[in-house]
Amino acid sequence: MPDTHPSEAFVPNRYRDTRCGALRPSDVGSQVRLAGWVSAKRDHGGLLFCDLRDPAGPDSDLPSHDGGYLRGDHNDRVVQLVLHPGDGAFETMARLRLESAVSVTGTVAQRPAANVNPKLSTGQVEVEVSSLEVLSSAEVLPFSVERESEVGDEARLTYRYLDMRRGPLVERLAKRARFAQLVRAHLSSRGFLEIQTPVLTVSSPEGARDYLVPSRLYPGEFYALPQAPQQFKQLLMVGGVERYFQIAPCFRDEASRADRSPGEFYQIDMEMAFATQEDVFREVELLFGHVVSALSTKRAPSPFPRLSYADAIARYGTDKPDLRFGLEVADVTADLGGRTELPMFAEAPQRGNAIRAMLAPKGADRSRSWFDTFAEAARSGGCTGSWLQLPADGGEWKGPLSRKLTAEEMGALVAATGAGPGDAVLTSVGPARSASLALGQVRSAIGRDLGLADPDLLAFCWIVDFPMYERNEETGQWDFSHNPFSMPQGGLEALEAKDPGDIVAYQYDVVCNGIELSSGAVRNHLPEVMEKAFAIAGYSRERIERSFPALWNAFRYGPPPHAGIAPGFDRFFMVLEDQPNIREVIAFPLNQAARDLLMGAPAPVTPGQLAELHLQVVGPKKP
RNA sequence: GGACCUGUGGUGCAGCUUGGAGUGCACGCCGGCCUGUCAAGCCGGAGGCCGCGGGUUCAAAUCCCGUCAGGUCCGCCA
Repeated sequence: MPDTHPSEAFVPNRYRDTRCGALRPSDVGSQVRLAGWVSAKRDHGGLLFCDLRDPAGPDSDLPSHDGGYLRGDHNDRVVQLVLHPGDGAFETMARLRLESAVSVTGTVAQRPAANVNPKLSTGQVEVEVSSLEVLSSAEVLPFSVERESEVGDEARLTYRYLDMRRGPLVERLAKRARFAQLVRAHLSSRGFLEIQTPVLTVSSPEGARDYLVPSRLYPGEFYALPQAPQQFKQLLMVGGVERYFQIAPCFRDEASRADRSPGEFYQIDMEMAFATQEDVFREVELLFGHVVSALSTKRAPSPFPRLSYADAIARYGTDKPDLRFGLEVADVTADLGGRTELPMFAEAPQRGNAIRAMLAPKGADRSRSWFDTFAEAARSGGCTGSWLQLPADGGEWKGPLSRKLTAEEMGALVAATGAGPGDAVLTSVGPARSASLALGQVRSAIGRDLGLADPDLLAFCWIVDFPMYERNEETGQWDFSHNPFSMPQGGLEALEAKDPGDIVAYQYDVVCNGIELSSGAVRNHLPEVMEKAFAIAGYSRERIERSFPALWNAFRYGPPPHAGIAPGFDRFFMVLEDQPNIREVIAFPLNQAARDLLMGAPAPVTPGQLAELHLQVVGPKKP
């Protein structure tokens, strides 16, 4: 923890001897030199007001925690300058464009009571300017920095520095800096060693597409940027590091989403030796609890509830349920299967199908097209969707099911879902997993539509017992469903005895408010178990050795059992800040097509550069 | 790899459904007036390849096809 408040680090220089936002009535009468941007001008002809704005910096009025707040709010950063005609300063300021950088000398004056501006921290005073120095003048801006008007993403990214001057973005970056400090301080205090791992490494055969870096010294050979420091952290465990962490850059050449930055992102990468799943859970809950209590006013119930992957799918129709609201998928296979005339339900058991049902609150008045959309989504998952509407006035039940089911059967549906007048019941029939997934999609949509989620809640949960393998639909082979280095539950015996589809791994996710924050596992540190695990996925021993030589070799020399996790740093912060898009928490993000609109990356290079790297471009665009 | 939404003076939008003169709003910009504003105000003005290309039509910002750009989603992300 710092000994001084960051505001005390301010050192007067030729540009300024105090911050604009720091002026208070106690400064009245003193001569000050200020520097900043011309934030607004109000020219009355015979009198000119100017709001001078500081860069975002520490605020002496706010308490310092772990490195201090940054003052990002516009109203805390400006002071009003007063200029009178006759001196050169007035004429110069009158001509100067907004966002020019200036340094002024003047006297702090008390504002008349009627002219106090309560919105500004400095609103009780103003500065009578005696001299003005233009440090740099601004051209007409591509968009307004001052106003809080909406600006399109494209313009914001192209002029990211101007977007930052608007304030909120820098405020978030300041909070992100504090987030990083909290993580570092906390994990260090828990015995985790912060270690950097290489950024230039080797391509890994598993996972996402790699970013490659051609080697100049070795024609035809490439480095790869790490998708995650997965193997390095495991090697650290073998090397005798008891606990490791790193706010690690990760690079994946995959399509982006609103919550997924293209190209690069950061993970709080953690790993612990001689540790179990429980040890990881405890450390993560401590870390998250610490960070949330410091940075958020929201409640984060702890310990985090745990759901098996199978239960999450069955009850919420997703492996990343939003637990800020209830609304669960009910299994009514036993209630309706084989007991009704309706073939879809009647034949379900013998076809191996499940019947799932879910309440649609206030669904009685939903449009036909809303239900059709659900039915279509169910159909695309190989299921049949149908519904029952219960009018609010207690009138006759409607919807396709009302014409096919007996009163008793409909009663079973209503009882299982807890539907009442004004609600609807949705049903989905098909393979158990698909039937639940179809309802899971609607569950999210309903939650959004009706605002069911408690806005003051960070509903963390653990999803545990992920399946080790999943069947590849195209090849019929077994693929690793997650991390191939995860320890299968039951070890070698399970691998030998069980059907691969029934094997679960010590593999877990942290989910918060419907967003996957993190994935981790107890690692498979036993070569013989690894060999068998990979064999099921079609890997020979030679291929493991070739693909992961460092790990394979290291595990011959007494690797400790170890486990870890890697919470997404940007994504976690995005959820903390309630931001709808991950770009909002990144200083210089790529756009959704992985282009840097500010710097112009990616870009062609010269033929000379290509030649030096032994590369030839054969694609449609040649430099 | 696929689907959808958007593209209109510098910025943000309306106009498009039902084709009829670049028609409108807010901000910005330029000029003028103005001594207490704080998103200052008032008056005046400039600024448009309606993303681009093609088609339909007497006539296209508007309808159709293609393309480019931005965004959202599916696939993908061990």
